[in-house]
Amino acid sequence: MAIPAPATEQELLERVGLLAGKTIGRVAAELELAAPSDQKRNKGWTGQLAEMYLGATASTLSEPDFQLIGVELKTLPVNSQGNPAESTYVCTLTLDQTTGSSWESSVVHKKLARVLWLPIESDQTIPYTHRRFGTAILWSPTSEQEAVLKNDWEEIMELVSTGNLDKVSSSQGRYLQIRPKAANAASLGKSYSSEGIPNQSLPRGFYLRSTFTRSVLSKMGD
Amino acid sequence: MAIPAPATEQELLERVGLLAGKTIGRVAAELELAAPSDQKRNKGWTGQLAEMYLGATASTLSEPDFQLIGVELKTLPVNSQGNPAESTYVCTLTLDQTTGSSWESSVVHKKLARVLWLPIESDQTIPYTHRRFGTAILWSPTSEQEAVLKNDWEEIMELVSTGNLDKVSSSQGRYLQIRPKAANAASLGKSYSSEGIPNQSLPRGFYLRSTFTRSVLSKMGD
DNA sequence: ATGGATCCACCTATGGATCCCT
DNA sequence: AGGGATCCATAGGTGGATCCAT
Repeated sequence: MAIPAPATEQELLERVGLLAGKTIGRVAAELELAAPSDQKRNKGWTGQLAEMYLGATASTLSEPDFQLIGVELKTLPVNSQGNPAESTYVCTLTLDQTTGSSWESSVVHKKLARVLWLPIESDQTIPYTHRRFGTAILWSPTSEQEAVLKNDWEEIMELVSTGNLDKVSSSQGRYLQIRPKAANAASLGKSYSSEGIPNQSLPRGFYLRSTFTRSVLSKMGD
Repeated sequence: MAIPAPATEQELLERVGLLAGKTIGRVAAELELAAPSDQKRNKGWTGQLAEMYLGATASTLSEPDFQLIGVELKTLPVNSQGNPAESTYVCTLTLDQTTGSSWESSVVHKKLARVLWLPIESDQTIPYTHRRFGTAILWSPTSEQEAVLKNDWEEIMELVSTGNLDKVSSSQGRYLQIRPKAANAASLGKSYSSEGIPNQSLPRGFYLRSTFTRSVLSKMGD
């Protein structure tokens, strides 16, 4: 089951077109994989299934999923109205080496520069393996979107780089927010106090609000 | 099988005294563990068995095995003449944050400040589970030993901190040497070039030469 | 006997995200 | 429906050291 990495965006789009309308169970069968019956203990399974089907190469790296062509894959769970049901995880909030960083050099910027959004039904009334993939969208932020993302990122990182992690709220940011990203609320990762003293705190990640991803999807209807 | 951590050196010595003369198989049976038949695929098993028997608490940490009393446990494989058969691993050679470090603040210094040396037969003609523990020695370096260790450490770290890791030879050092510490020769860890550029190289560790540990053991006969 | 090469267990960090309470 | 909490798989690092060719 060695699916080659797509060499061009066109190849990727052709491949992802084969997913549209297929159920998770069907795709799993094509790859000779056993799908779990639900997501409670397998939250990342859909994303990894899609990665395999599309020939993603960087599953373990801090790099775009499709390294050759610089494209990041994001599955987007949508409700019965076709709207995003959840926020979208982007990457981990790094708490060391934050000084001197800029939006342009940030991981968030790199990951969001070119994204293949792949809708997947997530209505709880549909059994997991019966849920269908939708039509994917290859996207880059408009200049307006990028301006807001940059502003959100800078407001968050201003607090983080001065050691005021505790002051960063999940309510902050129009498109981008910070939320916990950990095994549980007791998890601890490396961080620094406002005095620069190393300490530990709950690991967090950058997430895109569902109101934002909704606007990305609906743009197709314009 | 929860063996309490020793609260004093005296408690530790009493407990380790119970090991003297016992075979690995016997000790494993006391702990209700199944001993492997050899060490080829279980190189660290003896050390971990001893840790469990003695109530060590820091198996996963960069700290002395017996945190309460600041004692490090080292099993010492000895040949049929009672002499150390192998060099002794001390700790990993850290390749970042090397500037500004001193012998006094080093991990090597801390780990060797107080060591419980536990001899174990390693003659290949004795089946693994039949090998016996010997009489342990609770040791601290003499001022002469510490002076040589410090000198060895400083010569090594002078090269490392200037990015000349490649110039560090295993032949260097009277008591302390640098040798590979990795899954295999292809392993890569973080390091820095002499210009301070991050790169990767084979992970290495500090080891005590067997000529040195031999002198530690024979001191008991003086 | 030396020094380059290697082996396992266990723990943690990261990438994939959704769960679920209020 | 927002945000705090959580879940799995897998890779990689660390601590325990010995193997083995020359």
